[in-house]
Amino acid sequence: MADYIKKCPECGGINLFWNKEKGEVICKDCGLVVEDKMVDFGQEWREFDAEGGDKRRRAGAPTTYTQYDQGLGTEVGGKADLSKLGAKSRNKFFRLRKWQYRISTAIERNLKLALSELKRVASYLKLPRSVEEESARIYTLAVQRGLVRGRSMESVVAGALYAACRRHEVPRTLDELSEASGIEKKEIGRTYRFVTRELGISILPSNPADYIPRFASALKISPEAQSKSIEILEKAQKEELTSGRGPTGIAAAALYVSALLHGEKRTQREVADVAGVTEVTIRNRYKELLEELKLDREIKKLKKKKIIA
DNA sequence: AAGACGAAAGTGGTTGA
DNA sequence: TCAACAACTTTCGTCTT
Repeated sequence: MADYIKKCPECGGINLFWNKEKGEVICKDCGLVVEDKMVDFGQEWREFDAEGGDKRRRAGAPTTYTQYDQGLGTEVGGKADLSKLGAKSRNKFFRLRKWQYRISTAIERNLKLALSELKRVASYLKLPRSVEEESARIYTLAVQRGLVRGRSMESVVAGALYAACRRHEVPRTLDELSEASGIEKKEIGRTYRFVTRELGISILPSNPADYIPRFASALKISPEAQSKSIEILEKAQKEELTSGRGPTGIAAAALYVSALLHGEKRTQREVADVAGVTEVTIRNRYKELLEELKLDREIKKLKKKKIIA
């Protein structure tokens, strides 16, 4: 893997903290998420179309242990030096190889292909290994149950990854998954729901607070304001403002308010872009937060003190 | 001129008959 | 299977800074 960033590019601090669970490197001084999707393995990640993709894709993820046969498979004739074999053994060798080809079932071939795609997407999103393993497991189960039939392999891979992210509380938005995999958002959502239902995988509704660190760092919001936004989220959950709403919208609104309260104002548009929702949604959540949590008083106070505009 | 606000109409998904 | 429904988006006009 390429050399790691030793200093925070933002504040120059060396107090970097690697949160392996969430696949993020965080600067403890300024709160910036330093290494989030900042890898470049110098390979061609783009998919050109469903057909050409398999041929043009140059490589899977650099290294990983998630292999289709758990690394236990045998490939006949990988490195054998054929010239050293007599005619008889050579025949035997070819027969064996042909045989092996026949018994490698559709499932195995599918898995081999799918897992390399999975690794590619996972590494693009910098997902931790645990999530990658989990999604590989989910995908394998899906194939064994014949759930891939009628769906594109790539979309099931994306769905499995999304499910694994949710289970491990390392949320990535559908938009991010979509960008990384080249599959449409709704398609991912659909296969995700289908696969989890068919496999009986229960997923907790994702927690808005899980999105805060990434959104905040993208917006360069101070750690203090971040904690504030998490407080706000907790209160909001008590008031039952969160159920039924999109978690990203709520996280975005909480972040918007706390930035405001800390004199680090960001425009609704900026926050909306990072969170992948519209300004309107932020406004609606924001309004609810003000009403229910009596935050408007705090804002008025700050206005008097001229801390904020 | 840019940002915030809100109304109105449209979209995609869920739910319940 | 269809219609009602809630959440969210898009679009657009108005107000504020």
